[in-house]
Amino acid sequence: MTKAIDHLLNRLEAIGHVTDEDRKALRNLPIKEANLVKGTEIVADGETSSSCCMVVSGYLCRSKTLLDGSRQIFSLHTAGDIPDLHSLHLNRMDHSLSAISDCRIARIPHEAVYNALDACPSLNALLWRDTLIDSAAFRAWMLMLGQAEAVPRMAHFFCELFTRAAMAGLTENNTFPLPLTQADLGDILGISMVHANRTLQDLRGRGVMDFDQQIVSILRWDDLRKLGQFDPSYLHYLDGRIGRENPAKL
Amino acid sequence: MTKAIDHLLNRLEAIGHVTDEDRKALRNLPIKEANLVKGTEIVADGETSSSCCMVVSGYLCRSKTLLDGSRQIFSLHTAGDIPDLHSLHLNRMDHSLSAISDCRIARIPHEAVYNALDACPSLNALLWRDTLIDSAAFRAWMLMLGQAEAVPRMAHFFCELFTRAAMAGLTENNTFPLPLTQADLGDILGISMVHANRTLQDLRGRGVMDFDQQIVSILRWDDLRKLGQFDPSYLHYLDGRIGRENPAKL
DNA sequence: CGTTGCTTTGAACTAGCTCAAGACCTGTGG
DNA sequence: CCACAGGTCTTGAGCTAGTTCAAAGCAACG
Repeated sequence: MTKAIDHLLNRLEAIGHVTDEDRKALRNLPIKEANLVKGTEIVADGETSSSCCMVVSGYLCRSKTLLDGSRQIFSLHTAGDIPDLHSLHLNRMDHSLSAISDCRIARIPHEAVYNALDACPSLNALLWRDTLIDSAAFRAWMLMLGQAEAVPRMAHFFCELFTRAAMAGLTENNTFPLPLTQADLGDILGISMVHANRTLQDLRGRGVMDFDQQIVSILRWDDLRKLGQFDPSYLHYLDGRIGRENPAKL
Repeated sequence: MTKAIDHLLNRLEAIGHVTDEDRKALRNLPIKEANLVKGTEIVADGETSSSCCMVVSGYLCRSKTLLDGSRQIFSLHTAGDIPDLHSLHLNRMDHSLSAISDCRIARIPHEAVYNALDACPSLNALLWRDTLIDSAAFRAWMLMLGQAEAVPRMAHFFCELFTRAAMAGLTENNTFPLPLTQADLGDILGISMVHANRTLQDLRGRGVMDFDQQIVSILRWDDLRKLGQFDPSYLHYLDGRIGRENPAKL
């Protein structure tokens, strides 16, 4: 009945078929909510955790830092995401999970999830699918990191984020809040902060989007999409919602 | 009883606990083997497939190509790998799977896998875990793509490959066969072919490794590992085999 | 023994980096 | 209400890692 689980159900309904049994199993999960301030590390690289963490509001990120201090952010997570679902089957974290903005999360003990999965094979398949979509997003991102220059890379990033924010019901008038600094943006894109700034100015100059005061505005979706060669099909949203045949209408 | 399934069992035993029931379920899978020549595309980007593909010998790769023709290779796969296991739960491929060398593969119909998974929850968890390790390798790779320069990036790549080849029993005297061109290497590392060549010369010059005539030779493992900041723990091999506490002994 | 595919080299060019300073903004304490 | 401090954004300028283009060397193969 908690609002928190509704976010998750929303998202799962967008990526697959949710049975009544699944719904029931999820609603019965014992969760414990908490507020976190920006910068809090939830699970550290190398650690073992005994619960999963679901986002209720705000943004979490997964990242890893090299010895020289350079950090790569792998993914951002909004309402309904469970960024460390993989910890169910991989004991040791190979990266860290932290709050990139003030946010509210819900903790679900592994034990409870195991029980739900055992009792409900369709939920098992659905959550497996969820982790596979996560993996697909990594591939899309690797393609941009390895092969695209800063401008298309950034364009692609905002396309993905907008699509996912829209799915989570966080957009309004082609606009959504994004509590990131340009330094964070650089760590996502694999470029320096200075270059992130210049790349952003380039996108602004083209009139395709803006990002100011923590607000992203999509101004010309089709052009932005073309620029970033963004094809949302890797997010595997069901037809009828945002998908390849039906890209986010503006 | 087929040799093909043994490769898979080998690998699964290295990443988790395999029960007798799992073993039985796997051995009962109907498989159809085939030989492929280098370059054959097994599943195309955007396609839907109704079977999984297991590597028996040789190398497969997963990759995606941008409009301008630039290609990013996401991963390489050897004996025992099932690179498209995700197709069980994601119908449409978001990248393509192809033979990067002459190789032998075994096809397993989805239907048969579904049945095995339904009948055997522990196998289900084990294969889920396998796809999660796949995902962990992507993260490790994204870190290098986004934050490391060509030399450490290449060092890291050869470290991962050597570790996995060792696990699959393909190494001999710190040496293993790798049927790649330098152009392929560039597509993996996200650098041009010319730069791949120069980076390789750099590694050779440092005396840490060599790659010539399709043979990789690891000359100074510890230095190579340090250079690439390689920590094999993301591959999640069980203790007692190659792992963080027990890195590939040379 | 010529063709084909792979590797190697040189040389000019460029995307993105680093360093450093200034502008701007917001919250805090006097 | 002002001053100051700390974080963020913006700009300039010189530098470097990696790119592209083009040609030459090399090996295998029919």
